[in-house]
Amino acid sequence: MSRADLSSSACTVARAVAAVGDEWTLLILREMFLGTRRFDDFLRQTGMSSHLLSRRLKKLVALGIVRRSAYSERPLRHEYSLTGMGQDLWPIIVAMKQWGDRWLLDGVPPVQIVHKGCESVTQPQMTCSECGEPMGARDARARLTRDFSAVREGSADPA
Amino acid sequence: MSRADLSSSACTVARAVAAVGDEWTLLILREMFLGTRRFDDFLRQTGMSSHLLSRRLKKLVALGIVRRSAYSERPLRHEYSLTGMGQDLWPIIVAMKQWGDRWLLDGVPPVQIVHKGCESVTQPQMTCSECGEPMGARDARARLTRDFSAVREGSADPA
DNA sequence: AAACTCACTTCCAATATTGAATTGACTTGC
DNA sequence: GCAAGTCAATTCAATATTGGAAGTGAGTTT
Repeated sequence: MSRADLSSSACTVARAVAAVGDEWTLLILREMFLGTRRFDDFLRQTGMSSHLLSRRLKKLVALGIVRRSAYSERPLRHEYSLTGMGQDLWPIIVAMKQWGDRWLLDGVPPVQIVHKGCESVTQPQMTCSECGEPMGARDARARLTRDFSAVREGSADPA
Repeated sequence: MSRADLSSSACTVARAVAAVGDEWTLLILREMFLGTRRFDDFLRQTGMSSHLLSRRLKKLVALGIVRRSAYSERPLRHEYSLTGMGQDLWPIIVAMKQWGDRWLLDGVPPVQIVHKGCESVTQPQMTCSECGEPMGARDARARLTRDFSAVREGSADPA
C-alpha cells in the first residue's frame, strides 16, 4: 500500500493522516494559527522550499482546509487562510505543542497560549466530553463499532 | 532547510513534528494505542512496507517514544510498546481522530473511545486548564515569550 | 528604465519509499 | 528427523518524492 491510499481507509485517523499528516503541512498549519497568510512569509517562517510550499498549499485548498483569496487586485496578490475545517485542526497542533513543550524542551516554552475567555495562560488538555475530567491514554479504551471489528480480527485491509 | 533540521528548531511544534509528524509514524502510533505490539501486526494493520516499519520503529526507540523488549527467549522475539513519553502522544492521535470523524466521514465513526473513569463513550475535547471551558482556535491567542519574538519579526531562522 | 516584490513554476540531482525476495533463528506438524 | 511455518527483520532494484537553485511574469518603486 502506498501513502496515497490512506485517504480511502475506513479509519478516520488514517484519513486525517493522509490529509495533514506530513511534516511540512503541519508546519504550514502552525504558521496559519500564528497568523501567517502570505506565500513568502510561509517560506521564511518554515524554511521549506517554494516548490513544496506551492504543492502543499494547493493540496490544502483542494481539501477545503485552506482558502485562497485575493487581498489586492493590481497587482493581483493572494493570501491563504484557514476555513472552518482548517480551524478545527487547532487541537492537533496544540497537542503537538504541549507534547513538545513537555518532552523536547528544557525551560520555558517559546510560545504561550492565552485563553481569550478567561485571559489566563493555559495548558490546553484533553478532557472527557461527558464528565469533564482530563484524560490520557490510560483512561481510555477503544471500542470498535459495527462490523468494523471483523477487519481488525483478520489480517485483511489495514482499516 | 531539510526536514532533518526541524528537530533543532526553537519551536516545540517543529520538534514534535520532526519526531512524530510523518504519515507512517502516526499510523504506528494509532496502532500502539489500539494495543498492537508485534512487527507483523503493525505490517498487517498499517499496510506499510517492512523496510519502512523497521526504520520507523528504530527511530521511535531511539527517541525514547517506544520501548523494544523481549517477550520470549528461545525463540528470541521482541515486541514494541509505548514509554511514558509515547503514551503522552495520545492527545495528538485523538485530536486527529476527532477531526477525521467530523470532517472526513459520513455516518458512524468506526472506533469509539470509552472513558474508563465514567464508562461513557466520550468525544475528547481540548479545554482550558485554568477555567475548564472547551476551546478552539478562535478562543486562543499565542503569546511569544522572551526574546523569541525577535525571531518572528525578522526574516531569520524559521523558529 | 533598472531594480525590486510577490507568487509562483521548472529543472534536476539527491533522497526516500515501495514491493518483492531473502535471511536466519527457531518451532510445529507429520 | 525433516519439511513447512513463524517472526523479525534486511537487501535490492524500480519508482516516487524532495530540496535547492534558478527562472518567470505581472506589476511597483526609485
